[in-house]
Amino acid sequence: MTTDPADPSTPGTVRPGGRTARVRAAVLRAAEDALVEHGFSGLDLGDIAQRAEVGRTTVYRRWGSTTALVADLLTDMAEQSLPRTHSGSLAEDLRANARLVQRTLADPRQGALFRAVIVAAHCDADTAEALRHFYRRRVAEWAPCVTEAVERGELPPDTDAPEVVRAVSAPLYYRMLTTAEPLDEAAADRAAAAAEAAARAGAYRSGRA
Amino acid sequence: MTTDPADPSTPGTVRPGGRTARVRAAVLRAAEDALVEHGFSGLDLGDIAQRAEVGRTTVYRRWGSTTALVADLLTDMAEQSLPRTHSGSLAEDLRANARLVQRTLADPRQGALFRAVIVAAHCDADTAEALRHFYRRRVAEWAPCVTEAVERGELPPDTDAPEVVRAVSAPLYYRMLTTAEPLDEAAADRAAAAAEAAARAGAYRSGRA
DNA sequence: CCCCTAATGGGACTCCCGTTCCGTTAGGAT
DNA sequence: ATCCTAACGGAACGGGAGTCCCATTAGGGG
Repeated sequence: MTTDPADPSTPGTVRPGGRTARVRAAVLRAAEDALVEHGFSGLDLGDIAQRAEVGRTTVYRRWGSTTALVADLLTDMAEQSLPRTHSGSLAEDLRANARLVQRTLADPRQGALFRAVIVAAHCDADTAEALRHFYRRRVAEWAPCVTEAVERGELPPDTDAPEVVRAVSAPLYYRMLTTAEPLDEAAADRAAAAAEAAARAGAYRSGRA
Repeated sequence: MTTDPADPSTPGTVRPGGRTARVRAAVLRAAEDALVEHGFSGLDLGDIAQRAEVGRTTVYRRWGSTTALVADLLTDMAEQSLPRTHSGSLAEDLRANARLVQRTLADPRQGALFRAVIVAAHCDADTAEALRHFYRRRVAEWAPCVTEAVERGELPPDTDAPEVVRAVSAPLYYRMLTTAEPLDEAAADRAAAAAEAAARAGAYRSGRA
């Protein structure tokens, strides 16, 4: 126990400089590629080190486990936020959101990445929290289109905006899990329409029950 | 315990007699316990063999991989079907379904088992198909309460009954994945109410789009 | 009741993941 | 420009998961 490499208790001695940042970026990109190709269960830290042209020891020391690496990747992904649409119509905005989710999940690369990340989140508590943080960001980005609809009088005043946004994604994720049918635009449009109809009927009023 | 003497689900059972069936039942029960305790990623076939009081070699030979074992477990689970309610009211039936799903996912044992099984399905194509078969069974059990509502004139004639049933479960599974909030009865009731409202509005008409 | 063989079980072997040790490199502060 | 040390990288080590071999057990047909 001579030198503790990853000790957070010594704040002044952190060195987040050029090389460290470069290594992190290379490893995260390599991890993304590996997740897409082999899924989370087939993740091999040695393979990732080779792809990133970095020593195996470095990967094991800095992240320690596959779940911790994915958690870090999720933190990185959460910071890249996509701007939402502003069509001025609730139906249009929800449909745009649904199609964005559908296109993401149906895309070979993005879809595989999300499935792998979901698996990782199911395997570790910290990774699960990182995934929840990612979704909080995404939901917060789209929630305003619901609150604006409330202000226009299209929806009940006490509508739970984040819940409506989640209601758009939910059937798409569930469909991916339970059926082999492809996630097409029709499915996306139906998800958006169902969420809108339920919201108009007051199913998402935050008065709870 | 179900000692099925003529079980077609086990591959290569030329001799499906007493011992073989006994071993299968013991291993599946042990696998269930192990999945609940350690999750899919922590699954160890050697540990399962010990729990089942069976040789390691037997488990490796008959199932070969953790995903194949989970697929067999899912086949077994699909055969135990729970009867649905018959309240005569669409709202009541959907709410009963939502609460059944909610109670299952919120239960420490059942919930952990489902999460583990979902992970396994994400890791292997055959296991995914076994999981889809399981959900087809569950959905088919509850779909009649929607078709009966259609016949009573409560819903549009071309309503896609299985889609309505899936719409009840979807938000509960999505909530489990993306938030840390507990799955309570309020969430179940809201899921049922939203699905019903969307169905009444014609969002699940099979006319497609 | 007896025999044949499918199925099981123990133990040794192999391979690879993760760890540890220690020398080398490169930030960044002075 | 120089030094200090955090961070990196190669190499050897240990342990455990999965495989192989062969002796043993027990269905179930005759």
